[in-house]
Amino acid sequence: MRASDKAYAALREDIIEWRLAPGTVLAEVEQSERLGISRTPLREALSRLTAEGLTTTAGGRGVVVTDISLEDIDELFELRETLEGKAAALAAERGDAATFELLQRELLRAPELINGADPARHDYYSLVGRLDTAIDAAISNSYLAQAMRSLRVHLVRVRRLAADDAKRLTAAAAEHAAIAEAIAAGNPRLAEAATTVHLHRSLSHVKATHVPH
Amino acid sequence: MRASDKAYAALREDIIEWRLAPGTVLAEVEQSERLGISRTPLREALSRLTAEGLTTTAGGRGVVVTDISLEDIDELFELRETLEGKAAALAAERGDAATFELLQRELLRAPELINGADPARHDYYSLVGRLDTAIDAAISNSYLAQAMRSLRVHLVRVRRLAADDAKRLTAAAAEHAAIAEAIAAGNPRLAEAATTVHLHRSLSHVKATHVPH
DNA sequence: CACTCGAATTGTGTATACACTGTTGGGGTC
DNA sequence: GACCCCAACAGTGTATACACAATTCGAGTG
Repeated sequence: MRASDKAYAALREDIIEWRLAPGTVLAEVEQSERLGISRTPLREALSRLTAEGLTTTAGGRGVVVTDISLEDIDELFELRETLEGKAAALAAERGDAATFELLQRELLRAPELINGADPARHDYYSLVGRLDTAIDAAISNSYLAQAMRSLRVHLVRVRRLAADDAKRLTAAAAEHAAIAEAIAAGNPRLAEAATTVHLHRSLSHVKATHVPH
Repeated sequence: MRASDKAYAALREDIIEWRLAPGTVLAEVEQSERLGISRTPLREALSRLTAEGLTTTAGGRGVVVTDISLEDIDELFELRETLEGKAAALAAERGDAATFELLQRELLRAPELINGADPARHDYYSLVGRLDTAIDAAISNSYLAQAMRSLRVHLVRVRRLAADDAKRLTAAAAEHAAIAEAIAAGNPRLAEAATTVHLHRSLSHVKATHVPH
């Protein structure tokens, strides 16, 4: 693994997990020493982060971690609704029914993972991730998939702002199952509607349980 | 101006204008010598181009100029319809009517620029660019605006594939005027519909007059 | 005591040297 | 004659040194 990849992954994790707060200046020498690499690969990593929008160049005074405010959340979900709604509709048109039927059945059993004696939330998150991946593959549109990938980076940051309690996760699982069902049924409009519903509930939850860092 | 900015702008121009054909390998030493700079800023420029999708890293064998095929055109317009349709609708909701009324009037006079004795096509293109800019500003959603900007880079490449004859440009100006009118009227659904119509006609024209490079 | 000018320091931008990996060409062997 | 192995090379990945710009701290003066 290249040193620049390592630095990129480490910094990205630190930003997404809010270990590096918005506004933090990432000085090149400081970070390169912290990560045990030279400035050259670090600069490439910072360049990639800036391209993704996780950092911005502060005019000669290094790069700073981008802030995410409440207005940003509204904007993010506005774009998300547009992209994921379209993606769900396309998946319903082009996707393989069996794949999404299987995902639906698994999602309907998800409450066991969330509310069980030993909450296996990681399994639940990976299940939702598989739904995203399945949709990405079904739409067969690399540009749309790319746009959604770049959007999800910011969404993960936002998600960390909210308390993902068991109650909300259980409801979200049902909403995801509804999306999978609509895609499996080959119903584009229903799939888009189910996605809209899910995103609006998700946004409401984030705003309701928002905890400032 | 930094050397990396210069290299980025130069390479980007070369790719968009098809002076660097898809599949061309951009060797670091070769390009750095051609542009008269060192490898370090060139690498940053290549990094930015790759992030934009104009180039891809070919696994240790340098970066190559991304190909744009006919399927890519369909995918691009699919995403474009989604994003610009939403943007037009949002602009109709949030935009300033006077701004778009002015643009509409100018667009209705655009045939003079296109068909005049001394075709001032540059003025026409800048007028369309002003419409894009006005929509970007009206939506007040930086994430959506960013997604559209990254998309337009690829669209300019595609546009170079088509012959933009005076007939098509005249029709396109009327379609743009219809979009501006709908936004000025504050009618989101009409604005989205007008955008959809324009994009479909534009796609048909590109595919009909497509000339392989 | 406050304000201004200057120097030092910190930090980015660039160049270059070195290391390592992947590839390609040639020679040898089966 | 074909295939395999080794060596040379081309090219990327990384480190470091140097140049320049900006900011900040301190000292001197009004």
